[in-house]
Amino acid sequence: MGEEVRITDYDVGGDDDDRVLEWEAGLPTLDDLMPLSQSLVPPELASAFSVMPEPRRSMIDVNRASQNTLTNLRGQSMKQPLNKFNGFKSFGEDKGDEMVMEGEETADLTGDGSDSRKLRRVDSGGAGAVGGAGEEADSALRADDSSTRTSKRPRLVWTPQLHKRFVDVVAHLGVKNAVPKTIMQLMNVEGLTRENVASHLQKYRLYLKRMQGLSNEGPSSSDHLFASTPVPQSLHESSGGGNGNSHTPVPIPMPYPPQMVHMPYPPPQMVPHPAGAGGAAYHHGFESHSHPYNMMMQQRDWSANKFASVSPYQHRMTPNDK
DNA sequence: TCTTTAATAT
DNA sequence: CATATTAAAG
Repeated sequence: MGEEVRITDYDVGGDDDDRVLEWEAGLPTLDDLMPLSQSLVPPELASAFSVMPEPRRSMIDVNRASQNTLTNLRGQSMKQPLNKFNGFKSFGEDKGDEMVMEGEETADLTGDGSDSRKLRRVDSGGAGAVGGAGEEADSALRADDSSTRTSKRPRLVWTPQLHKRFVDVVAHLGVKNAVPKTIMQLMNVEGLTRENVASHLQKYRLYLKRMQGLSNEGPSSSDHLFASTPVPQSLHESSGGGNGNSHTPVPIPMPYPPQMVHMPYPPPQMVPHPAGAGGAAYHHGFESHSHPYNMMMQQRDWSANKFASVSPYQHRMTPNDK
């Protein structure tokens, strides 16, 4: 940890990319970002897991990756759906994806394949009909292969990143308007269902209640995820607006006015951690080597995101959105 | 085997 | 949509 990398020298959003500008509004400042050249896995930790630390990433690599990112970004931004938020579901395919994480985690170190980004979520209908760009047939996710249809989704894992997003949305919505459906929509995480959110919301509310009761006193011991989350003081009135809306129960704050309040949740994807990629992170089923270091890896926000390697499932169009 | 956490049922 | 219950993961 030492050197810093400036990636600001690219004239992003120079002219046409409105979305890029919107993203920036929601993105952390440069100071919050971990330098891309910095290794994600500390050597000590790596050795503890008997994994070889990441090869080496020079500034050149980082810069090149950044260029690629921007290039892909521009390439993608040809179409502008009405809904800017959902529009990002089409991030499935990048051509020359050669992002920061060059093929290295593919290296199966311990042989058991504990990590590496084979995380992914199964889709009830998309039986391997995805991008097709060399995807391994990963069928271990289904508890029961009975049928492609009527398959239950794998258990969702609420990674810190996911939870962060959840909390942010809830906070910005205000506890009043924070209902599962709205939350799900605003989070805009591919593959996340309303039930997922509802269940988590329930737990979250329980947590809040507990915290209220015992205003001081640290969190129990299981609230690791919830702890240290900037929960709204208690209630945030409908942030919908500052506009003249004096009531707005909660119908549909999603007319997505020209400009969002202050949280244009940009890209629907999580961090490069082996627990969540693209959309929601599901338990892989086997070898649950879930790293207890999830928390450590937790970068602030989705800052360390790459714009690539989103879930290949772009063909997810249901009236419910999702 | 017990606890935590997400899924499902009411 | 909220809560209670059941099931799974850790």
